[in-house]
Amino acid sequence: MSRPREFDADLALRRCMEVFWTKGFHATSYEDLTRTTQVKKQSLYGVFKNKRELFLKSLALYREENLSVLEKRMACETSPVRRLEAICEAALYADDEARIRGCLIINTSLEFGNGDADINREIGQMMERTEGMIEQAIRDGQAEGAITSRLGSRELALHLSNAINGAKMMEKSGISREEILGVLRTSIALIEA
Amino acid sequence: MSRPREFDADLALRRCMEVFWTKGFHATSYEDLTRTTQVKKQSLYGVFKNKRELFLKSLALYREENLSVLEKRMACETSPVRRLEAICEAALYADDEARIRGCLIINTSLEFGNGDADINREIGQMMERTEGMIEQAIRDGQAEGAITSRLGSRELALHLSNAINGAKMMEKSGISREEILGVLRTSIALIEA
DNA sequence: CTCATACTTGACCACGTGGTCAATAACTGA
DNA sequence: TCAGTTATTGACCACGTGGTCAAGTATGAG
Repeated sequence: MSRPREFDADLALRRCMEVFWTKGFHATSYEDLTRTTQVKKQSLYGVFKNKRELFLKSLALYREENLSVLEKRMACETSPVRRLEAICEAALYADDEARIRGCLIINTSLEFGNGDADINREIGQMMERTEGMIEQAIRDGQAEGAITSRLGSRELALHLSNAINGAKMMEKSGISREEILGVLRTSIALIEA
Repeated sequence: MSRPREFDADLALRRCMEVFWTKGFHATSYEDLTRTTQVKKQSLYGVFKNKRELFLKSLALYREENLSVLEKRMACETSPVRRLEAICEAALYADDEARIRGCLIINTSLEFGNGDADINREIGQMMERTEGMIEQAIRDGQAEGAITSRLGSRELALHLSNAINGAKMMEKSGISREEILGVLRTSIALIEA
């Protein structure tokens, strides 16, 4: 019926996501996107209406991939405290290039403030779901007495989630992974019973 | 000897700082700066070489003002734990407009990553000095038994400083001040003896 | 008063931006 | 084969950017 698309839209989206991740939304130009995807502007345009839509799709892709990695990592661990440690370890990237990029969600949250409703929704989803996972692990830990019951599971979850956000920030400033992980381990150690 | 300057350079710098604070470095244009300062581009240029230098000066101004406020607030408090609380309260802005702007240092750190040496130095100074203040309060607290000695003062200081950074991030996303302060109070409660 | 000096002003510039357009090419159902 | 549909391509556009320039102007030292 019509001429078939010559490029893989999913792959192109992934490449775009990586550029946004590295440079941020405003700083990436169409030139950047066309260069790394090898897809001309108008073709990209045909699939994703404009830069903003492309970015929103990138955010969603990042979120889903990140959360699925997180879920897998947690499923491997049996003890609640180990699960919390696994979340912290998964939150921080291992290779240096990724570490300097930091977390796309955090970067975006800072870049946009709370001005953009669609962006906010995307970020909120990511936060809520990770907070939920943390809270579940904490509840389990409290049930078996490994984690303090002096404070409620939600408060403790917010405390840890906040610490992770701080760590994701620090990640970008070139501090070593071990140093940052040490801070997070302290934050975990403080909530153990 | 020569024609005197017609505008107040310090005041202009303060206004520029506020624009950078609100919009970030890249997003503020010369047009923004000339509009809010009422000083023409070339005149601003005469005092501060270019946008970048102006930004560095703005960062330094922000840092000094922030730290001096922090020091004053701490001096009012006698108990170490209260001093920690004061730091947390001072870290979060009270009026809504400032809250949405967040912290200029954090914003800058995220915007630049660790690419720019001068920027890094500026940020590092701010971080180190606040960390130092926190660590001192913690040492005092440990000495009088109000704060746990299970962990070292430096580790605890990093934990709290990291939590404050996370809070400064959250601040921008429109969450209520009380809610964020609650998280920080948890982080303090966890290190009490 | 004169003149060197530094400030002021608005016009100007090359460049990169996100986005648009029209011509062309490839494919398929009829 | 051919007509209809969609993808591709590169030229194009108006605009905003950081930065520069040259002409004019207020000041105070000599």
